[in-house]
Amino acid sequence: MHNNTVDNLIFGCEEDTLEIFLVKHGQGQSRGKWGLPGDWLLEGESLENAAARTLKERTGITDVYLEQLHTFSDVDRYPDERVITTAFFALIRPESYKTIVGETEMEVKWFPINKLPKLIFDHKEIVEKGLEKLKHKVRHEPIGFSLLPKKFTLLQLQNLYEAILETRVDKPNFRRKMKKMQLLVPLEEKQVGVAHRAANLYRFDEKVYRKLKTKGFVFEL
Amino acid sequence: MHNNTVDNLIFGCEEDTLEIFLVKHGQGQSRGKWGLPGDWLLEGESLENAAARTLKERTGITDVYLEQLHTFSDVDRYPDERVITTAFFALIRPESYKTIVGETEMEVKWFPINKLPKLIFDHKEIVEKGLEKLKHKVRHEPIGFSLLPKKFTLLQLQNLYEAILETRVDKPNFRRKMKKMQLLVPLEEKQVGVAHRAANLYRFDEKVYRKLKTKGFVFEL
DNA sequence: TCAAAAGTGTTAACTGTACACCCATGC
DNA sequence: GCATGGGTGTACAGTTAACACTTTTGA
Repeated sequence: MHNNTVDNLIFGCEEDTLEIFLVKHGQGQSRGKWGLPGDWLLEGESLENAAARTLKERTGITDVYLEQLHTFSDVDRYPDERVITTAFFALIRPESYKTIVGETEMEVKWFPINKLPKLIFDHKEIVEKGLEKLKHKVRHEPIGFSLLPKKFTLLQLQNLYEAILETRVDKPNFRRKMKKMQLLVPLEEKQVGVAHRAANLYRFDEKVYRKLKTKGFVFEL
Repeated sequence: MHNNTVDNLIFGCEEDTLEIFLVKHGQGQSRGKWGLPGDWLLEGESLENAAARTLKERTGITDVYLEQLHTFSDVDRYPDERVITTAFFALIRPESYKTIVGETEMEVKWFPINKLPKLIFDHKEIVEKGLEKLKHKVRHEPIGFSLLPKKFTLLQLQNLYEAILETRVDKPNFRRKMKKMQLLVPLEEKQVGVAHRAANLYRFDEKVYRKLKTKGFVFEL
């Protein structure tokens, strides 16, 4: 018999920076230290349920891309007793940032991915595993869109990819590639309040993607 | 507090056919039914340890590609009590087939992937998830080699890919692509006893792959 | 007018794909 | 000789990568 928990690795994107959501523990021996938001697995729920419940309790967010990442089970990963944790990763839009209602007894904060504080237990390892998966997945599936606002410009999209993959890409070629996939719907709407030519806004077309996928289409880069 | 188990999804390849290794349960309410070889997680071991231990106990095999697949936690996936299982997947070579020492009270057998018997619990779901992962992984990482004998011909390799991906590929183009990656070492050795021109044998060069990977090389198809 | 980013066009190099073909071997 | 698979060559189409260029806008 063992103790099982879930931990959520929540990615967000603000100002072309990839960020993750952390909570500062308010009690126990990890008091005052930052870690991933997590909770115990309850009797009547699956790990997936528990992850979604935890996300909702801690942030108020309900409708997101949430996927199982890995189960961490080293015998001594947790002090004193043995705890097995299943990590999930979630991608959320900037619009959701403001919906977050802080916990009563926990401080919560977004951290840029390259400015993380020291984390409790093996949470650093979890973050690294998640980052690796994100980098891989973002190239082979159109999940990057889940980190952007519903309406976005091609440059925002490009910046996001550059932030996640830590590379630079050629603007004209990137635009062409994206447009050719037919997954972006150009909106009758432009950026406002920018000190340069306003860019067209686009949205991701989930339906078209699902349709293409059944025909064997695979998203790449 | 919950019960945790591991289940191993063991892939093999015999005569151009992808197969998985199953055991027939000898006791309990699942007696007489086929399922994945698994066991309880013990106190002093990680899930990875448990999976390797189970593999060794059931087949005698120790040195294989073994990776965590997914953790299955539906509340009613197991009859009577709640059991959470973490599935692993393993790829083994034909040479290892003969090392398998049957259990005293369990019948064991390899099944071609498209001729599986009815499986206990949610093991069918586990197999499907594993197959999906195998199909994906085999295209993006050179793990297919782990299913072949140490020395293999290019046609064997091609047949393997065709079996896993359920497609046909052009022979000349496949050969060229593989050779260009520099991951195959041609051996001073040929097939024997075949009723046609003997093919050259190759082995996979793990070292070169690791070296190339650090330089940003990514295996594709 | 300038800076900043939007957006278009044009090349050359490289890859993927299809298919024609010759080679070696056992029966 | 013929069936079977080993193995090479080639040529076109399509894609990628690099970069020069014009356009629009607010300050």
